[in-house]
Amino acid sequence: MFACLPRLGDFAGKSTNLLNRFVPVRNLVAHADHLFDELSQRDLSLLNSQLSSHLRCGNPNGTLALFLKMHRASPDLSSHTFTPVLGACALLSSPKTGRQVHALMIKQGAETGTISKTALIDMYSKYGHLVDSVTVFESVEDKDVVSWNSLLSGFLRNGKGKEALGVFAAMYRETIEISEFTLCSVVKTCASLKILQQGKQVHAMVVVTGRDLVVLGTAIISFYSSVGLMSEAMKVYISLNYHTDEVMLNSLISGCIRNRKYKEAFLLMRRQRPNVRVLISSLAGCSDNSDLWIGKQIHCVALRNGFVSDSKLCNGLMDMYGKCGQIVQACTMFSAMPSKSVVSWTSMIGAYAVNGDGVKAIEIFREMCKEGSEVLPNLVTFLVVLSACAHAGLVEEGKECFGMMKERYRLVPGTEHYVCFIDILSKAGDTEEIWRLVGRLMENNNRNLPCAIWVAVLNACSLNMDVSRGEYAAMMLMEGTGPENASIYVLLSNFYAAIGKWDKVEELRGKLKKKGLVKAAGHSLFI
DNA sequence: ATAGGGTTAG
Repeated sequence: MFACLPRLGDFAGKSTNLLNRFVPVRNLVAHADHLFDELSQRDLSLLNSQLSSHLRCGNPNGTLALFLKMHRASPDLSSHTFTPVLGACALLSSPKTGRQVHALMIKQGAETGTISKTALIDMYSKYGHLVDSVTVFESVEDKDVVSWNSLLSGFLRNGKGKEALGVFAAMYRETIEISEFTLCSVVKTCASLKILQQGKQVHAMVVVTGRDLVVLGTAIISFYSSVGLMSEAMKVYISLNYHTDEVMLNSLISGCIRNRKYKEAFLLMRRQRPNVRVLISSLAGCSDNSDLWIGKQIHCVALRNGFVSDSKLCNGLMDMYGKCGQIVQACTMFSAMPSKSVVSWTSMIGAYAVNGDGVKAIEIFREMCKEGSEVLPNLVTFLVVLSACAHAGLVEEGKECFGMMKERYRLVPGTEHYVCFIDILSKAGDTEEIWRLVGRLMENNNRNLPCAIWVAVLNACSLNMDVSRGEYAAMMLMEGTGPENASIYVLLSNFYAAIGKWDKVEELRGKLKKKGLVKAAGHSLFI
C-alpha cells in the first residue's frame, strides 16, 4: 500500500503516523504556490491521501488546514480531495464550514457521483441537518447500499428511530442487497425504540446469514440489555465462545449493571483488564438504579487502577453520587476537577436539581455562564436547568434561561425544552402565555405538534382548571396518538377528573376496559 | 462514503 509513496531517508520522527512521515506536505504546497500552477496529478493524489490520513488519526483540523492550503494553491481539486474534507467537517462543530465546502464542490463539479454525495449525506446528518441529508440522498442517481445505510444511520443518530425503520423498509421494497452495516444500524434502532419483536427478527437474520459476529454480536448484546433480557444477551456472548473482545465485554458488563445483575457483572470484569470505558458505563447504570453501594465499589476499582484522574470517569462518579443523593460527595469531586467540561457542569447542576435545590442549581448555572467562561452550555444543560426551574417553581429564572438559550447561545429548543417551559408557565398559572406559545409553535410547524407538547398543555390545563383549552389539547392528543395508547386514556381521564367532569371519566374508563387496554406499569424506586 | 461500548437529559 505504501509502494507508490516516495521513500524518504531520515524521518526520525515525533510523528507516530506512518503516512505523515512520508509526505513532505509543506514543501509540496510551497512548490505549487511558486509555480502558480495546478498541482500535478501525482502531487494531488499524494496530498489527498495525506488528507485522509490526518482524518484517520483523529486530526480533522489537520485535514482542514491542509485543504485550505491546497485550495489556495490549486483551483481544481478532485472528489478524492473532498470526501476526507467532508468527513473532517462533520467532526468539527461549525456547520458553516461544511456548507462552504459543499458549495465549492458544486462550483468545481465535484459534487456528482455516489461517493461524494454519500459523504455529504453523512456530514449533514452529523450536523443534525436531516433535511439536507434527505435532499442530497434524493439527488443520488445510482443509490447503492452505502448511501442507503448513511441515510439510515443518520436518522438513527438523530433520535428518529421510526424514520430509520422506514428507510429499512424502503430498502427492502427497493430490493437493495442489505449489508452488515445495515443490520447493525437496524439492531441499534430496535434497541433505541425498545422493540423486542423486530430486534429478535434482525437477530435471526444475522444468525441465518452468518455475518461478522463480533461487531453485530455487540450490537445485539446491547439490544437485549436495553430491553432487559440479560439471559438472551448472555446466550449471544456464550454462542461466540466467550469472545474476549473488549467492546463486546464492556457492552455485556454495563448491561448486567443496568439490569442489576451485579454478581455476573463483577465476574465478567475479571475476564479482562479493567478499563475506563466499562467503569464509566457501569457508573451510568448505578446512577439510573440509584445504587450507591455498587457505585462506591466501582469508585474503588477506579482508585485501585489509577483511573481517577480521568475526567470522563470523574464526571461519571460525580453524576452517580449526585443521583444517589450524595450531594456533598458530588460537590467535592466537582471542586477537585482540574478541567471542567460542559458535561461536568451539567452533571453538577443536575445533582442539585435532582436533590431538590433549584436555587443552588441556578447558581451553578450562572457561574458556568459568567463572562469569559471557557465552557458553553448545550441543549442538555438547558434541559437540566429548565427542569430544575420547573420542579422548584422558579418561574422568573426559567423564563430568563429560556430566553438566554435562544438569544445569547443561539440554541434551538427541542420538544423537551418546550415541555419544561410549558411546565414552568403552568406553575405560574399563566395559561395565556402557554396558549400564545402553542399558537406560535403551530404556525411554525404546519399546525402539527408532537404529542409531548399536548400532554404538557393538558397537564397545565388540569392544574389551572382551564376547561376549554384542555379539551382542545385532549382532542389534538387523541388525533395524534390514535386509540391504542392506554396512557393517553389515563391522562385524559385525570384531566376530566380535575375539572369535575365525572361522566367523561367513566366513559373513558369504560372504553379502556372494553378495549382490554392495560397501561404499562410505571415503578417507583422507593417502594 | 456507511457499522459495535449510553459520561450530562428522556
